[in-house]
Amino acid sequence: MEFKEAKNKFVQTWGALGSQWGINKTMAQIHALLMVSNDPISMEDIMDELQISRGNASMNLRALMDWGIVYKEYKAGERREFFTAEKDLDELAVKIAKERSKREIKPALKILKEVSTISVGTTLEEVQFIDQTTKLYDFVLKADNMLEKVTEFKENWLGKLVLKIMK
Amino acid sequence: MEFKEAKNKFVQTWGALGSQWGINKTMAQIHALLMVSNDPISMEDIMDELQISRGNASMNLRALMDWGIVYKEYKAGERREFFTAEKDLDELAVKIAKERSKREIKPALKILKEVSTISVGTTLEEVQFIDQTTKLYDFVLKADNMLEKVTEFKENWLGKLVLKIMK
DNA sequence: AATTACTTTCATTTATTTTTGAAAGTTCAA
DNA sequence: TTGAACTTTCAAAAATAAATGAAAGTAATT
Repeated sequence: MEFKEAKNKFVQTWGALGSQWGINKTMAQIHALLMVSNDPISMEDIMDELQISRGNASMNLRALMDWGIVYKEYKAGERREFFTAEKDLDELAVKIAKERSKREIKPALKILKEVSTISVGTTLEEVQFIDQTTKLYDFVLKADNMLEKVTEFKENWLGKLVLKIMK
Repeated sequence: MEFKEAKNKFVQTWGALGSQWGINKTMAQIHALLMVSNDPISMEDIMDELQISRGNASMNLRALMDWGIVYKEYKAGERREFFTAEKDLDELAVKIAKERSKREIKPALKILKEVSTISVGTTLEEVQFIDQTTKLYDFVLKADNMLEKVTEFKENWLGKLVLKIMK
């Protein structure tokens, strides 16, 4: 396998993976492309390499920047904007974890709390509902707290965590 | 908020959450419905409660069983099939983690290994590619191993893990 | 203040995913 | 072996999500 082929395979795979994760294909592909490029890339080049339209590139770059995992860069004497990806993997994981917690876990917790604290009668069905949603709330809350703790390690948290768990 | 409303809210929310996670809405809703029901439910009742077609119910129940988080049950003297969800949350999390590892992480690792071990020239671009994909491979491998370790704790792994990390 | 070099927006189109429902399949009982 | 009770399959339809591209926007340059 030669370089160009490998790069393409990587970008394609990352894109396919993204869609399994609720992130759209193009967004994941752009990210992949930036991840393996040493230099900042212009929008034109991204469009070119991924064969996508200007609008598509613009919107997905914006989304990646909203996630805080891609940055704009300006080059002296260039009017165009260039883009780079967060390449530090610990940092990347922390940002993704935080964003997902904010967007998905926190709202879910809110609903779980709401529905698990209603006052109900004594039918088996109702009691079971409260019981199960309460357990779910506790579980998700614990998981979210853990995520927060983990991201506080700041540096090489994954490595440290693996060590802790192994022991 | 009364019981029926709460139950509905829970099912809807879980469904919406599912779609952010690459699981389809109906699948997540069926799972939610089964999660908070003490008794096994027939396909007819699921169709009824979620207002979905027979085909849809059948296919998504099958998918949930493939994930190993919903089971078929037979009632004596009943020809119909009934369904229940895995209600133990530790068990549920372990099953989901294992399935996702198998479906997503393992294939990604395979590709990462492939592309990170090609032999290339010495251009900065090529060296950077190998470097970054190798790091990615190591990171994902470590994360996957951690997931495996965690699921080996068997019981109340999340609780134990939280304790370990807090210290 | 007009032109050039770019980026963003968004209505429309295109592609993808999900759902439907009827036909085919299965299983049991008479 | 026929029919009743149920489940699965799958082609077509519907719903949803993503991509396009041209017009509008922005900002630097002449």
